[in-house]
Amino acid sequence: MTNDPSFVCIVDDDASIRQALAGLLRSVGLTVFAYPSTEDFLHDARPVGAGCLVLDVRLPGQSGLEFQRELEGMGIHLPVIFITGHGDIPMSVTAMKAGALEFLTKPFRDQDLLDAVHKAIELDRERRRDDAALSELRERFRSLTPREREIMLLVAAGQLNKQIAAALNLSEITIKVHRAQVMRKMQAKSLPDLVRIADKVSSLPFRFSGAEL
Amino acid sequence: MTNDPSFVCIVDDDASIRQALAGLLRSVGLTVFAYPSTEDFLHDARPVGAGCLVLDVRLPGQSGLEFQRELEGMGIHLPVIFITGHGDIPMSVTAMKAGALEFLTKPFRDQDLLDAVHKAIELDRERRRDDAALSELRERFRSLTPREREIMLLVAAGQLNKQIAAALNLSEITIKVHRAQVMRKMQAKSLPDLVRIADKVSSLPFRFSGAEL
DNA sequence: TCCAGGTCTATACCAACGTATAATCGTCCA
DNA sequence: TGGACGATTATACGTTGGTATAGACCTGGA
Repeated sequence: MTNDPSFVCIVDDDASIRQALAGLLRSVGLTVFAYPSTEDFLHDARPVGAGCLVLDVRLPGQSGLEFQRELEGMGIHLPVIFITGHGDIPMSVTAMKAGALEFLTKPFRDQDLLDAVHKAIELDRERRRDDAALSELRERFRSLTPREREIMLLVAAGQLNKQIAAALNLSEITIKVHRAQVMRKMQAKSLPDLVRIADKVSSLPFRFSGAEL
Repeated sequence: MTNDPSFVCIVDDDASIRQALAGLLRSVGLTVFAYPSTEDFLHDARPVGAGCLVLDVRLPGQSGLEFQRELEGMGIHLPVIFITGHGDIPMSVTAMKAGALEFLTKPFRDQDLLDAVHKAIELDRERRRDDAALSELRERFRSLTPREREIMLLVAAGQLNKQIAAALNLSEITIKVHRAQVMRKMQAKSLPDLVRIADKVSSLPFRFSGAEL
């Protein structure tokens, strides 16, 4: 079931902690990549599969909290688990609000980290699945011509062919032709199917895919 | 726009803190109810409108964290803002994971609490709006006969009338009659409309509404 | 026992949809 | 300039959906 590759990235400036964490995680069969800084993490090739990021809050230069926000801004949605030796409550609250999965204070029990890591990987796996499905749909939507996209959205909005024809000042048969092409290209097997696809591809992120191109 | 009533409930066993918080919140025009214990809060009549709960983490008897979970279990989804004088990081992380909106440590700036309260009330307002809309749809769905519900779901699944007829061992005209009744009762103006309604009313909570009755 | 409500069906007609075939027109590119 | 592609439209036919009208059957409650 879950035999696709998974990994854990560690970013901590303390080499002994990196080694300890990496050892612990490898001991349960996880693939681990450890970095002394966020730059090193970013410069490394992105690992394949589902994974998570174990991040020290306090890092030289950019803090772990800032880096968390930066990753989101870059569209990298890897689940983040914070660890810290000198944290405080506002820090943990900020991290959790920003979507961190866990915020552990040293010393923590090994099992707590392992639990968090496994949960994070499972979560990332699901997110990646959903992302892949959505990307596939967006790709199909992108393959539509502007006219086809326009008509698809009106169809999904519940407009009749004749209403669409009137709105766009076209004949009804033209709508039918485009509509058939939309069903084919989007691989929709029924109108309800198309409606659900339309609602997914035109959900807020990448709204421009409906307007541009 | 946002002129429907809103309120803040405070639960804190320290009377002086209750008074101070209530005074602060009332000074900005908010309606405040203050209670020394969770029991008092629960026994009070539920205020109308959108609101939030300002909760001390450390309470005699049941802790604020436990109470937060209890409220969720009771289906009361009031946004919770924790305040504490003696909190720690694991406590704040637990609270945030359980959906708390904010976790403030005393002493905090008045403005921080006010910001959190306003945000919480706005959030509750939206949630209540969504809940009300969904309840309305569920009410309509509940008004369907078992047969109508069954057919509605098959229609929304993309089945043709003739396919539904075959599956239920009925004639096609029977499906048409029920289907028309479904559109009328659900107040759906088009098939896409019905599809979206079906997806909402049969989303996981209250799944039984499709099977029972 | 009568009635209401739910269920099922039929006939008939019209509207809407889907598809096949084919043609025209314009743009952009090799 | 020839061709690919997008857009448009037409005719024609068949399928599917929507609605009106009307009747039959059953069950549970007044």
